[in-house]
Amino acid sequence: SGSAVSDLEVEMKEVEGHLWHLRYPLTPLAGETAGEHPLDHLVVATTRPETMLGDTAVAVNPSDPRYADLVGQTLTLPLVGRTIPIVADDHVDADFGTGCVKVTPAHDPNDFAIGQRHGLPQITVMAKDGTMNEAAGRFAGLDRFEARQAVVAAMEAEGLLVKTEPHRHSVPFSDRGKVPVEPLLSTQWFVRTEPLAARCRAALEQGEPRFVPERWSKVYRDWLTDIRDWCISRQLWWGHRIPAWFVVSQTGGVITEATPYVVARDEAAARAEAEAAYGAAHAAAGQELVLEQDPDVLDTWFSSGLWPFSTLGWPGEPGGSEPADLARWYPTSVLVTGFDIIFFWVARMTMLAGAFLPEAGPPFGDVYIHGLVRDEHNRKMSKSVGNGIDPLLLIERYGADALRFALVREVAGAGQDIRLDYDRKSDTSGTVEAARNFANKLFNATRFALMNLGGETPASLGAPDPAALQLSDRWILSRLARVNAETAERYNSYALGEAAKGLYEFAWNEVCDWYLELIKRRLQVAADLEGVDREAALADQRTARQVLAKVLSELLLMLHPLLPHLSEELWHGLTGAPVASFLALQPWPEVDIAALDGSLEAAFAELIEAIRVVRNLRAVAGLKPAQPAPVRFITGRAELASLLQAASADITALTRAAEVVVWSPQETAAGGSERALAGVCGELQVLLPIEGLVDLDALRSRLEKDLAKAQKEIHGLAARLANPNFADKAPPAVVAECRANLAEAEAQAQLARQRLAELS
RNA sequence: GGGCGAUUAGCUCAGAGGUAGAGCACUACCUUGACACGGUAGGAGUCACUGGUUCGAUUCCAGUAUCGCCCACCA
Repeated sequence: SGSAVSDLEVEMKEVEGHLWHLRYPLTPLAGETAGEHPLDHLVVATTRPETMLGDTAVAVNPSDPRYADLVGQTLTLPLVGRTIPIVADDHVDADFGTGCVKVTPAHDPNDFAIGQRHGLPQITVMAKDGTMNEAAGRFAGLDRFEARQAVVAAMEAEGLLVKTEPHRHSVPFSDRGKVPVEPLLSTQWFVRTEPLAARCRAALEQGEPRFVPERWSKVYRDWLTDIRDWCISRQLWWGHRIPAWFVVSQTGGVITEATPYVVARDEAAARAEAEAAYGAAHAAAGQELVLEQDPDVLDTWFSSGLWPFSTLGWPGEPGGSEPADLARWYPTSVLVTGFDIIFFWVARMTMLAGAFLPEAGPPFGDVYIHGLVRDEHNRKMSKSVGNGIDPLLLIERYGADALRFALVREVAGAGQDIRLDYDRKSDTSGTVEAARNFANKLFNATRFALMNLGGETPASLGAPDPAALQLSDRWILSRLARVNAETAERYNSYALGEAAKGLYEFAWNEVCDWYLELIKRRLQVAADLEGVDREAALADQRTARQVLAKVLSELLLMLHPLLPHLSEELWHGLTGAPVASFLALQPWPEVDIAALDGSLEAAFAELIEAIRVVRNLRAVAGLKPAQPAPVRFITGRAELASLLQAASADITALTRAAEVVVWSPQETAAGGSERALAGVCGELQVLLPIEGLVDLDALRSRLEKDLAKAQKEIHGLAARLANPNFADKAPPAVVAECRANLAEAEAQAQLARQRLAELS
């Protein structure tokens, strides 16, 4: 690549390489001849033999007794002939290999550090294009990997190759170039990071920014701790050019290490600054002052790290006040991003923002870290691997809202990654398809409303009269208020998946499955009704319309962040709002606290359960769906009885009941025995007296299932209650609930046994 | 070498200290005036393993195993 790269852009890969053991002869001491000393050489091991051409020392551990007397002596570097010292350095592990390490300060970070400690020269033997340079002597011009083979061959020819071992080790690869990178000395621009990082760490101590999920703050903090200086220059031709101008006329027209420079906003300012500093000297020498801008560009993450200012304006513009957007919007409330760029982007933004606006705190209050979409092999999707999904294919098949909803719905688990069930062969996804089906469901529910609102809108219908509300109205309004409160809380806490699931279930399982079904008969006012009956029916129709309009319009509002296009469209249809007004700009609907009614919701759940039992009995008995059958409920609980009584019209509509009768156990006994389908649900018995049409075996197995379930429950609850510790230590409410459940299960078991006995 | 996730139905995944949930797939029935991209009913799980805390653990804690990710200068 010919450019500097960041450590973050380097990927360590395990590769099968070799460890070459090379012999470096000791330089004979004065008065000795070669071979006279008992130890006339050292053996070093290396994975990159070509770098030996740049060796300037061999290091041993200072406490290694084998080499203690050799420290300070010298070796003759084979192939090159250079005399290099033997130095003692703690970095060397005496137990690895021979305990001797060749030191190449110009081509290895560790060796660089050793070189610094021992004042070793740095000999660069490789060029930026990966070939060996003139310092490599007879190997100059060879590619680095050719040079590796050539050096090994030359050492072997000289009898200095001791052995070659296979060796698995980590090699740094360039993310961009996909080839091993070479550590190389070069002059670059750096940002001193510690003062910036220290400010960020201090802010984090104060909880700024707040990471969601919280665990990512540790990743952020760790990276900002013991941070290295940041190399920000790149030798690429794209990017922001570094605003530094060299006064090349000071150094013979070329840029050297000694060339002075000025840093400024633009060339004119740079020239003014350079004139002030060097103009007089140039004039005295009769020279023209020549500037040359540094050809390097900034690291892309440096540029990206300036995002808050790129978007909102720059603080401290000369002669200007602070930009209006910056004053209004900085810091922003939330940054939404993936964990893979916490270092690259998030930390860079907080560091740079701290440099330019130290008083204002981090550039965003919250950092919401979402999961990544992974492919079917659990790999992160990336451009370079080429395992991404083209969202347009899924959008074309299922719609943009469906894709969005599916992804949001899957991110419930606190930033957990998403493995999308995407089938590459057919470009299909069950998850996205389910979201599409949901969108379709909403579309059809709204269509149903439009067909039944009589041309009115939520606004023209107004709020329903509380006194006119029916049971199902009060139920759905209570549910609406509760779902509203829950959803608001979920959005606020970034529990987006939970919000999506909650709305999905409310819309489908409650609004569509129950409420819409329950009001169908109320929305249709029979044509033959007259007088007060007609008046009452029309009033009730209006109530149903009012509730339906309110529920649906608020549902669309709550769903809007998740299904923006569809909800906007349906809302316009439902409300008749002009094209220029947007659902997106509507305030969040107020929670109707007065509508909340927990006991009503619980009672309604019992009603739903009763209806399910009836439907189940009908299915078990093999009744045709259209065939009416009488329904008898038997319960000793007065409130349940009155609920069922009050809802008998609803039950009739939803179960194809020929008639609905609610009896107490006494009334039942008085009525004598009747052949019937029977089911039990808690303390409720459900009878379908339809002699002759009964599949007795199916009914029996259904009752046996009920009995088994009740018995299992009795077993568990009784065992728990039998434990004396439970009664003593568990909260009284839990114990009471347990007793109640046991009583109910026993009642259920009893009823089931009784019915089974009657069957035989 | 450190750190972090995950392990729940055939598949993809939620969940919560008090008797296990969704979507898809599966079974049966149903073209009912919103919706077959649908409805009704149903089948399906030793919640990875081992200990601990607790009256009670699938849920909390510790360890183990497997999978995955991040960080780290051992030639």
